[in-house]
Amino acid sequence: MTDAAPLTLFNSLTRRLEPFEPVHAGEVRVYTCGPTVYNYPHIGNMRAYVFADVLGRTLSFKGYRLTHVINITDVGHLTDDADAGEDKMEKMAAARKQSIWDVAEHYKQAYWADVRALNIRGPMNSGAPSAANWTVATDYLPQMIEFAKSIAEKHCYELDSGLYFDVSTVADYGRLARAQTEDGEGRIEPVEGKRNAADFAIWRKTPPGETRQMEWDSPWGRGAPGWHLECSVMSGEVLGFPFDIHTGGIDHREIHHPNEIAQNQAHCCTNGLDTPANSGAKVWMHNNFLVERSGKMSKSSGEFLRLQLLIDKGYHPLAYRMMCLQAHYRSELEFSWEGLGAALTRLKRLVMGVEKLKAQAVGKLPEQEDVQSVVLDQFSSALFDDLNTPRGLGHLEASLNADEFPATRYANVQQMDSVLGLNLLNLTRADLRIRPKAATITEAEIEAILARRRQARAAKDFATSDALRDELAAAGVDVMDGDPLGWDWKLG
RNA sequence: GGCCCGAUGGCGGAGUGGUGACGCAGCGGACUGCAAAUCCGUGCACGCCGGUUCGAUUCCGGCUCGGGCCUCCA
Repeated sequence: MTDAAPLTLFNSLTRRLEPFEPVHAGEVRVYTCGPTVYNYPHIGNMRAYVFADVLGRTLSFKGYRLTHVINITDVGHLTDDADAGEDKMEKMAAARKQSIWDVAEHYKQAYWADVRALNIRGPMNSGAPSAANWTVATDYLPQMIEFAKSIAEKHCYELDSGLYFDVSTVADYGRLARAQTEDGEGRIEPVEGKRNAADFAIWRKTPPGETRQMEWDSPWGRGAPGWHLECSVMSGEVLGFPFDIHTGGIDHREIHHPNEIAQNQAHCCTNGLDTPANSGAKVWMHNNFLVERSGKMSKSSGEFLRLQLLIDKGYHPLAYRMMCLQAHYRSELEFSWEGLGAALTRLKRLVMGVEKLKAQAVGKLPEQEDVQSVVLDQFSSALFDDLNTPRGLGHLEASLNADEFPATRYANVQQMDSVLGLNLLNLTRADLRIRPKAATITEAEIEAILARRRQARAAKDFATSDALRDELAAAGVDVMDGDPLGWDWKLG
């Protein structure tokens, strides 16, 4: 769409803003570390995918053909250190008394429901949505074993518990994390026999006498892959090394991604694809956390914030997307219900503004192809400046009342929303009225009371009118006479 | 103990070597029987101490406070 302004992205590898140059002209290949489907995602998890979505949409907006892969981790993710921990999937399966495969399916569907609710585009294949690009770890076991075999001799060693990667065999290990070579006073027990504290499992052997629900045969015995392996394998398999951008939460910058890079270096070296400095992806991008007063969101604390909880309280899920968009992806974002309410109000007013503009613009779409829009350029500059969505939002709002033809403004909104993904062209004010789970009164009852109130008002019986309004207020309903909607739910 | 990051108005959150976006809340106005919703307008901030500079919120150093990572985590 707009190719005048250059796209600049922050690369965690160099900790710098860099002009983006695709590996292959005209197209971009992106890999996003997806969820481990052992539990429901909380809204903090989902921030990562809103971020990856905005990145993908920005690349599309820039005119690139996009191939975007998001993985689903259904094996290998441990609750603890490489050797001692339980597999998260196995643990939850035991807790739910279900097969591990059923657990994976259940939480995968839950994750996808959130993805849809947040208007996150699915994986893309050269610009078109492609279900195939949801890569599921257990679909790639043969490839993982092949990958491990390719690096085993030069870069790995075997212990009783599994096959380990020797991080000293690759150049500049941990540069992504800016880790020190000397380990300080760690708080974890080192695994017996590991050559370096940072060495990690490539393959975890099933302990003698045990049987796991998920286990496979390998040259290193029956067992399961280490969880760093899958991302190297799937990204390389689907996108080819080197590809353009690898994204994930900022926590991955310290352990998971450095290990992935080490594997990629070993693999690429072995296969003569690149120099030892090859990291698999040229650009590594990490989104910061959603935090709340009590600190980082935690699943282990039992209760955690799910998107469904927000919806149950009457917040439209896109209000949460709005909340994410209001902050830069590299900044921590403070969650509060007040903040979410603010985002919902902002979204509501924006939707109303677009509805109004749409009415003005309808049937007048042709004549402004040649108009160079200042606001659209400003918007582009903001987004191309390392995805500055907070600034972009401001330009979007300004564009509603810009000194331009309605049809031009409407076309611009369409462009901008293709990047921000708030679904502004289809969303209506009424869509944002979400019935809280705790509501007891029905919509029909509300309408009936409102009808009686209209009669009372027509008769200038304001005592009755106000009493009915109080009745509705007590039932969690706000009456809004001057508003086309007429009423709305109070937020829970 | 080691590494790293942050500190902007009531809240959230951009940005900048020289008038400090934007949103929500607040306040004023329009509308309303009164409210609410909506629309218009508007007040309020750069943690502390030094340094560099004609000039610092922005650059440098120190301090204080807060947070993250070093263990699974978006």
